[in-house]
Amino acid sequence: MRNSDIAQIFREIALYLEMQEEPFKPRAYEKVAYALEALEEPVEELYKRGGIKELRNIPGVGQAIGEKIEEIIRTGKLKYYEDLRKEMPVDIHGLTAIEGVGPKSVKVLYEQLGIKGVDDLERAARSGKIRGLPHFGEKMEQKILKGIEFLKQGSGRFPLGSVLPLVAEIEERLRGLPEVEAVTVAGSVRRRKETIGDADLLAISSKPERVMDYFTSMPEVMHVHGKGMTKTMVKLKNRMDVDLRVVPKESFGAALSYFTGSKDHNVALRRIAQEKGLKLNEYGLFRGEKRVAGETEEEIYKALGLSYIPPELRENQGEVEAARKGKLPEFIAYGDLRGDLQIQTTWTDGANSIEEMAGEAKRLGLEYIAITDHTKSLAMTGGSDEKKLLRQMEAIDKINKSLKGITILKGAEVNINKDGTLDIKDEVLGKLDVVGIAVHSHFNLPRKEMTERIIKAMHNPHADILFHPTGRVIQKREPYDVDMEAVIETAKETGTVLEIDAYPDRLDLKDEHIRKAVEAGVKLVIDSDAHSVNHIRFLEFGVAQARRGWAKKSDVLNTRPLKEFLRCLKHP
DNA sequence: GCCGTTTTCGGCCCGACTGTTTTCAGTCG
Repeated sequence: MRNSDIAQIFREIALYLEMQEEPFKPRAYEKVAYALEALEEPVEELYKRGGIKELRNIPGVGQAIGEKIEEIIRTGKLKYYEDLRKEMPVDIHGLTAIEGVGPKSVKVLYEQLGIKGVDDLERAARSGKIRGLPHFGEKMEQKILKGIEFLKQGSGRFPLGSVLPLVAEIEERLRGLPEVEAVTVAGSVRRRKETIGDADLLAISSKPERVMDYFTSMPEVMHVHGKGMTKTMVKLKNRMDVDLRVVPKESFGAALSYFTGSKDHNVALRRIAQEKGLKLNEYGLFRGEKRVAGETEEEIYKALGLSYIPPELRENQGEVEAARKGKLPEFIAYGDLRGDLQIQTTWTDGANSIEEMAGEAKRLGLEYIAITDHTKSLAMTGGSDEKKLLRQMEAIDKINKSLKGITILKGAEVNINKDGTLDIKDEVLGKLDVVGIAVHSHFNLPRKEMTERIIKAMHNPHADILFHPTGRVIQKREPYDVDMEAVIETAKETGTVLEIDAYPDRLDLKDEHIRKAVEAGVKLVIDSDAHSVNHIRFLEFGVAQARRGWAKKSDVLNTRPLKEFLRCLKHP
């Protein structure tokens, strides 16, 4: 059983317990579900290694839940869960996924109407049976039908890259209103999470009703979930929910902190406030009735005895403890990059020429780029063989002579064959400035074989950078099954650089792998993987990802001047 | 059900909005 399956069981238990009005257990189960999903290693392996004792190292797992995990691993079932289900055989996960429907509603719906699943509910709502129930009315009935409809259209999460431009545009328009004194984006967009559930905007205004009126009447808005003086929630035509809050100026920092989250980070901050006899909410940090901080985030962190924590880190992954000890390092900053080491051109599947890509990179302030077109076994892109690569090298030499202000490096995105060899001969690889290697085929090899394949390729003395190391495409393709701990170890051992591919669909390495690589002392680069001139600006998503992975400027090689960068590669 | 730099027992984050109500429960973030 996979970690996510076990997590799902605990999540449903939490819902059942909430239904029974158990006060604290639901959160305990939810917390464990979340922890299991975040776990890199199969929980089954942990258990095999050290039994319940090992399981208890997972945050939130104590004796009782440890035993439940054991039972699931050993028998594939959990009696406690089955009993809950017997008592109330409903699709609690599906039903509570409908907006406005929570565990308490599920209970009433089941007991009064025998509703077990979403289909039952839809039928009952359509035939007007819901409105007679206690605490339900006609509006609730409509809301449920609407919620089911939204669910069927499958809104879900959105890649950051597809959300950020739209949110920035709305932010800009709000800023242009005369009634708006200040506006900023908060939430997971501000934290630069790789996918976004909904967007949060924050504004200061003395005429909130005017601002809210404008917000709900924007052309992108398809539905208004709720509208008040301080909080308004809408759904856009692209199905994304956007919330706007209007807050008083003296509370802006507190509100920004609160609505930036993450939820877990906020909980950790409030605990610290509590310890100090303070209360933290979205209006400020209070001692009794007296506000001791609130206008800026900086003063709140300071009053809590913490150094400032950048939004990208606020996931309660140790940043609060580090800030308390003053041990947060200086992270890589937006604008620190001087080069881009993965760029495709019209020589293979890119849309623009070498000159055009170089021109755009220069305009964006880069000092060097590597041209890394695909190689021959990726036939559909017209990948280069040795001969074509040599021709391209000559072409680049020529362009470099005529081009001022930026240097073009000769590179390639070399395929890793199924057996871990590369599809370009070593003698030609030796002539390139930068060799990127990547998996583009046989994605479904067993873990052991895939890991050995990649490790073997990394041992090639010409292989400088491992491109998009896990191969995932967000919401489209799972990462291939590879032991990243072993890859990171091999990177350290062989001096192979790991890439953070900044293309918004990839963001590969992901944050937790970046953090592990940094801790292991492995060097990184951030590349756009640009296939057209418009893609080079994706580098900023890579920097965001690097910050989320706690990377410092010194960990990322393409923050360095060209000569120094080249010296850090395997074959300088 | 978990957890411990005041604690192995007694805490566990806090507030807005809606709908259905006459003072609040449920849901959400």
